[in-house]
Amino acid sequence: MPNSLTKIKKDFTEGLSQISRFWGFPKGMGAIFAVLYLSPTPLALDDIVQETGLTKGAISTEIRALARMGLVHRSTKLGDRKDYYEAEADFYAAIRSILKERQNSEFDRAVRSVKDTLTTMEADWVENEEWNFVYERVQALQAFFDAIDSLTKAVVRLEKLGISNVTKILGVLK
Amino acid sequence: MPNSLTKIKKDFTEGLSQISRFWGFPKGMGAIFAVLYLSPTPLALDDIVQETGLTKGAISTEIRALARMGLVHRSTKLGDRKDYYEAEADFYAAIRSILKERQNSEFDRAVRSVKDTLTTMEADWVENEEWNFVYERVQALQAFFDAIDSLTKAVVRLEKLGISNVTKILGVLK
DNA sequence: TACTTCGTTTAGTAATTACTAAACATACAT
DNA sequence: ATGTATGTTTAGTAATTACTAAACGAAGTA
Repeated sequence: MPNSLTKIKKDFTEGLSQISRFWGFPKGMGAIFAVLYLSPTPLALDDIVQETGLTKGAISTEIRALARMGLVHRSTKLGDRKDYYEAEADFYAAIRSILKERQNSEFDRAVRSVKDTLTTMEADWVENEEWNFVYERVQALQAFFDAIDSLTKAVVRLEKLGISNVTKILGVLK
Repeated sequence: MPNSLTKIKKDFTEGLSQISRFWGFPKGMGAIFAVLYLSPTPLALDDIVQETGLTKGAISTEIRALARMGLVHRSTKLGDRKDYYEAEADFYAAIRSILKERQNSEFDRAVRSVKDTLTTMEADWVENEEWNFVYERVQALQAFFDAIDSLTKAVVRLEKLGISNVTKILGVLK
């Protein structure tokens, strides 16, 4: 007896849910994405309710987050008031999109606060051993963040971060 | 009046706490790391209790997680039963260490489940349009994960992932 | 041996986060 | 206008996670 498609979809969806949770997103988000990703046609909100067992409300808010990250796209059909959603199937595009999104996030705010610490210290400089030590450490962290930042910006700027670029990077690292 | 070091440390610690939370770790974890990172000398558990306001218990468990990730190192002094901790100051080393750790994690288990889906489908093959579609999509995701996996493995293998390597990568991406 | 000094574990609580159910808003159709 | 089919917001609940307090254990010391 062959495994039914529904079973396969369910397993896959569960897997993506766990991955989602692992990265700190709600597991429902992974599930929603999975359902869309495996659907040949765009789905309406109520279809997703059906497939995931979540409520409209939950899906409404979480799918907006997904859209903001560029992981799903919303579309409409003429003469049909429903919104339809489909998954972004190009994961490299998705990565770039997520990174772009992150640039205006809480994370960035926190990173900026490190920079602020630094300038504060420079303004009211005190010459002693501990001060120096702390300053150097904060500075090192700042430099690290800057490097990461350049990297993400470079990735975002690429029109196409595909497998070929990954291969290129692998070449450099070797 | 110059900003006191204690104030600066507190701000910095708060910043790292937020960053920690952003990445899905407890904020206490960021705080612990921050305190260690700004300390010129290794600190004992009770010192960290002092500086963070957390309890021994919390710190005990969270610092073990940090150690597992290679973000802090535990050491002892002869004739002193206390454990001392210090922060890993080389963030590139820390990244490699974290990636290494992740390879045996929940994440990997979930990723493997995608692979399993694939082999299940191959075993009980059904020839129809939807089946084909689903198979292709799952396969694409798998390929993506493989690429990511190669990348992280390459990074882990480097003895030294320093700023120079980051620069090299930036060059390739340009 | 009993007494200290440390780290760990555990059981319970506080805080946070994900989700539901239902009210609400909007826009179209009659 | 009134009704109907949609998506959104909101107020409350369930589930999860981070943490505390206190018991415990281990290992040294008197």
